[in-house]
Amino acid sequence: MTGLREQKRERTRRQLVDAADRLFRERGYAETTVADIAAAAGVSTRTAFTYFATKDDLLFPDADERVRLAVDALEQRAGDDEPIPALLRALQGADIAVTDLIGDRAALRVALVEREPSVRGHALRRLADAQTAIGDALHRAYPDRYSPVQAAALVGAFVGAASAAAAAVAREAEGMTEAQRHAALTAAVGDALAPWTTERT
Amino acid sequence: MTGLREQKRERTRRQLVDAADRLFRERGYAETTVADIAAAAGVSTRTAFTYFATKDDLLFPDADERVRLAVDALEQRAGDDEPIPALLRALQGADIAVTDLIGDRAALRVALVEREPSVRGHALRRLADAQTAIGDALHRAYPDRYSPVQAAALVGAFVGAASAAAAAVAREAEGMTEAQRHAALTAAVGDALAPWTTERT
DNA sequence: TGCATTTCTGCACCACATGCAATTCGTGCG
DNA sequence: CGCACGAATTGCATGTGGTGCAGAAATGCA
Repeated sequence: MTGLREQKRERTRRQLVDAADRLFRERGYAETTVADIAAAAGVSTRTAFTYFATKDDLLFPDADERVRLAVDALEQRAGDDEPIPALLRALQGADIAVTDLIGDRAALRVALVEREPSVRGHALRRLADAQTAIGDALHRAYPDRYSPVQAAALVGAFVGAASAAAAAVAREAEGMTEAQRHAALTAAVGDALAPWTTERT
Repeated sequence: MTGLREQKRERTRRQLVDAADRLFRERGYAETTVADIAAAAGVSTRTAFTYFATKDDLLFPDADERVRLAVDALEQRAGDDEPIPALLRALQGADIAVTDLIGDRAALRVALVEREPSVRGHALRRLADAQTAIGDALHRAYPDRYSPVQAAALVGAFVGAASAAAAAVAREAEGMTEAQRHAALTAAVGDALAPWTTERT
């Protein structure tokens, strides 16, 4: 029962995101005003702000969805698995912000996260929020193994290692294919987390 | 040879920070304008912006200094020590942003980091910058033991664990003394990093 | 078609932030 | 001591992000 209203809403939302994406590429982020984006999407400036609360939000249209997926995945794994692999799998589905290296949109995001302070702050905020959400989920999934503080610390270590590695990989891997990047990232994270899963060589 | 000019500059800088601190407490962050702070410090609004580029900066007047100290400490330790304890000591001197739990100013900062999105982004940005700076320093200090990616991942894990633990401790430890908080924080971080330093129990 | 409700829009408004030119103020020199 | 140079301060204009509000338009429903 998708009403006309709902369809239209989804349509203008996409138009806004697409217009923002295009204009950011053409003119740069700082040089593009929200009014420009709204005009390009055929909508008033005021309306653009009802769809996306801030200019930065136009760059992260679907982040909440991803975190929710990761938390769900982690909670389903629950007890029938070791926590670290479960985390790995959960986070693979939730590569937000710095960790997100796939697709064209992501490339633009990564570039802007480095250049624009406001976007950088926005992305880091999302990452931190995701981190605490996943930490809580981990504690709920393995209540007797991890206290809230321990869970938070473990997820913090994991996310910290992952995003640091992702940033380093992104910096040094200009011409790589998507698959190669993913492999390098996974290898680096696995390497950093080796002490948790295996014996030190 | 501290000229009158230098003295005055340092004095108004302090007045700005103090006025901001006081007004933020009295009226709240969002309700205080930079113009208010400037007026309270006896200076024009325009001048306030030459001392601090953004409103958020008024809350973190000395962060750069701390990072520099931590990097220096890490580089001096260089080869004559194990990296993890060196990191621990270096980071103890550089408890920025979320990790910073000591003193009145810090309490205000922690509260605002949780409440105000803009401040939150600002603090996280500083933390991330510090993280990469320390990662680079670690790689330079132990070149054959850690590649740039490995160093970044290790520091990322460390900082991630530390700030996650700090946030959890701050959340749950309302009536603790400063010493108790420090102990709880150190214990949590040590616990999270145990796999790197000792055998798993 | 006609009514109720949601959505869009224009308008006024405020605060953050920056650039520029005029002015004031500290500093060093003759 | 006074003067000239450079640095800091200031006011002013401007642009942009973001919000509240009230009326107009579009949509769902009978």
